[in-house]
Amino acid sequence: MKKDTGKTRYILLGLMSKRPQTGYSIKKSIENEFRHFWQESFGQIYPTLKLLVEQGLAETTETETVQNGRQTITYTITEKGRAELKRWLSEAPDVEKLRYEILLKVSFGTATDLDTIDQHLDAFIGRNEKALAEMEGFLAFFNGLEDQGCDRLGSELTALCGKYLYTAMKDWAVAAKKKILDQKELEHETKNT
Amino acid sequence: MKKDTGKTRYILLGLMSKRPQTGYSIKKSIENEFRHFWQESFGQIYPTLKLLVEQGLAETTETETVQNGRQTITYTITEKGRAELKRWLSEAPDVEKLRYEILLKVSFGTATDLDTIDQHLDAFIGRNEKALAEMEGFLAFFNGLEDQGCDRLGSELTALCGKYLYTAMKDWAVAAKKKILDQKELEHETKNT
DNA sequence: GCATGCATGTAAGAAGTTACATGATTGT
DNA sequence: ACAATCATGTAACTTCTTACATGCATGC
Repeated sequence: MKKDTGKTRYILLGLMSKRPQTGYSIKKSIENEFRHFWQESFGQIYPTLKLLVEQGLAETTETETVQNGRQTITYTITEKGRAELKRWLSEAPDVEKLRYEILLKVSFGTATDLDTIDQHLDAFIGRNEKALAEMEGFLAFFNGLEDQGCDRLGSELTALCGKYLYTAMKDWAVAAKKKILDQKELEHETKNT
Repeated sequence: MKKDTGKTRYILLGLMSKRPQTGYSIKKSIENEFRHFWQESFGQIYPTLKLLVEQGLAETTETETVQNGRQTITYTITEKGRAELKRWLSEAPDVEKLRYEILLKVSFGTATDLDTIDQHLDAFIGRNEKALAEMEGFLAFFNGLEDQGCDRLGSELTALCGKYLYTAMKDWAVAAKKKILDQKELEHETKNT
């Protein structure tokens, strides 16, 4: 890492803006809340935290406590860090670059391997149903909360996005399977006439 | 590029399986058909084509014609290449790793910058509507075709996926805007009482 | 005794983007 | 004249993942 024009810094700043964090707690937060829409590895997190301190966007809390056998380093966002976070928030987000490998397989496989594609679609439906159930779990949890705080809203909207997305992907795969079945029947007819 | 365990090779093989290609035509094909779900740069394409030849998965057609001022190099898939493509097709596709920057902004901005987030959502709706219109254009085009060939099916399913996806994202953003409006009213009430 | 979770970190390498260089042709 | 399209390619760089090293505590 050298110039760091990437986005890692902003998810770190964003999480730190809610409460002071350790590298480890940041990783866990991302896995819990953002897993479906964002991911970062330790190999990105720890060096970026150091960078943020160098740039005065975060500080290490002086009390580096030893909790369970291992030291923990707690990072706190600075005012400069909050300003940088706010600046980034006001910028238009990048257009997301999607990479759906299954669509490549569908595109290249429908001419030759209809059965294989059909199986991939089944697995895809399963995956998306599972993710959807998870999102609905989150939403039910948020609806159960009485607290109407702002912090709830962000997490709720994220889960809602997942609900819409995974529903759509599941529905697409079901529709795709139907089209593939039609195609198979067509091929069968052509053979028999 | 050294070990090449990535996916670039497969989209190249897939496109070559339909017809011989030049690096340039591959780039254009990806931009035309897969832009929304896959992307490759020249910096990936040209070195990977060389690699495919080295590995015997593709061949350069002997007739390297000079067409318009510049030489063109046409690559043709070999039998070994087709076998490798088929092997990859039968493997389960990777789980897609999405990165929706807008969701980070929503998550970190709902506590402090509701208006900004609302504007980002408007832009997001616009983008998704545009993409949706494009997908519907493709679908209308495919429906207009009388030819029921297999090759059509792949492209049609890709466009259909786009239709489902972009509809969902647009609908989510509309729903999100509503929730944000509720939140604003709530904050307003709290102030006035 | 062994796996898992907590916790930090680095090094190597893979994967991907961007900018540049070259240069003819065609359209505005 | 200038931009765009066709066409190939490389180098520098960024970004990201994976594997590894360390080591205590806890539960099975």
